[in-house]
Amino acid sequence: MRLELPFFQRDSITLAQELLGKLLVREIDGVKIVTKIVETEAYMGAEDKAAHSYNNRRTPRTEVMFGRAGIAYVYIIYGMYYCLNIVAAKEGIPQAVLIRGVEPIEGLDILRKNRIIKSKKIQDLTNGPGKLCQALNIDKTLNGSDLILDNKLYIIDNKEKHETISAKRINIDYAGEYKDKLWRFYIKDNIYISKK
DNA sequence: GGCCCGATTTGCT
DNA sequence: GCAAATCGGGCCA
Repeated sequence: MRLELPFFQRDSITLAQELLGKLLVREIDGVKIVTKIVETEAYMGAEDKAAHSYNNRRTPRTEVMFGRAGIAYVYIIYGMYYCLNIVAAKEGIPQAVLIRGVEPIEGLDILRKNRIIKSKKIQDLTNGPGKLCQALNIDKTLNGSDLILDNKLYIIDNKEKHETISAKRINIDYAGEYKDKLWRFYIKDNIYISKK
C-alpha cells in the first residue's frame, strides 16, 4: 500500500523512525527500482542548528521544506552529489528527513549501471546519501516532486519487523549543541548503513 | 561580482 | 587516515 499524507505529516523525528523498513520506489520510463530504507536522519527545522532551514531561513533552496509533507527536497552537496530528503510536518514548518541508506530489493542491474565505481562490495552501491541518489538517478529535477501524487518517486508500506538504533547525525560539527542529538536512525545489523 | 564552505565520496598514501 | 574533486548557495559589498 502506498503511503499517504497522514503518514508524512508528523514531526521529522517520528517520520525518520517510521520510514525505516519502508520501500522507496523509483520509476523511470515505467521501470521500477525498489529499495528498502535502512538509515535516516531527522532535521527539525527552525530550532535545529544543523538544518538548512534553521531559524526559518527561507531561500529558493529551502522553500520546498516550508511546503506540504510528502514532497521531495533534493539539494546539491559539494558541487557534485545530491541528497534526498522527504518533507515532514505541517505546511509552514520546515522539517525534513534525510535518506542516508537503502537496501536494493528490485532492479539491482540498474543500480549497478548507474554507479561506476571500483569497489565490488555490494553495499557501496547505496550506503550513503550521495551514493543512493546516484544509484536511483535522483537529481535536482526531482526537487519538489510529490511522493503522494507523482509516480516518479514514492513510498510503500512494509510490515516487516526490525530493531531500530538511534545515533548522532553525521558531519554536522557546525551545529553546536544540536550535533549530539540522537536524530539518526538505522536498522540494526543492516549492511547498507553509511557509517557505524 | 567575489568569497567561503558544505547533511559527501573516492582513491591514494 | 587523508586530501582532492568541484560548484551551487548564502551572504556581503
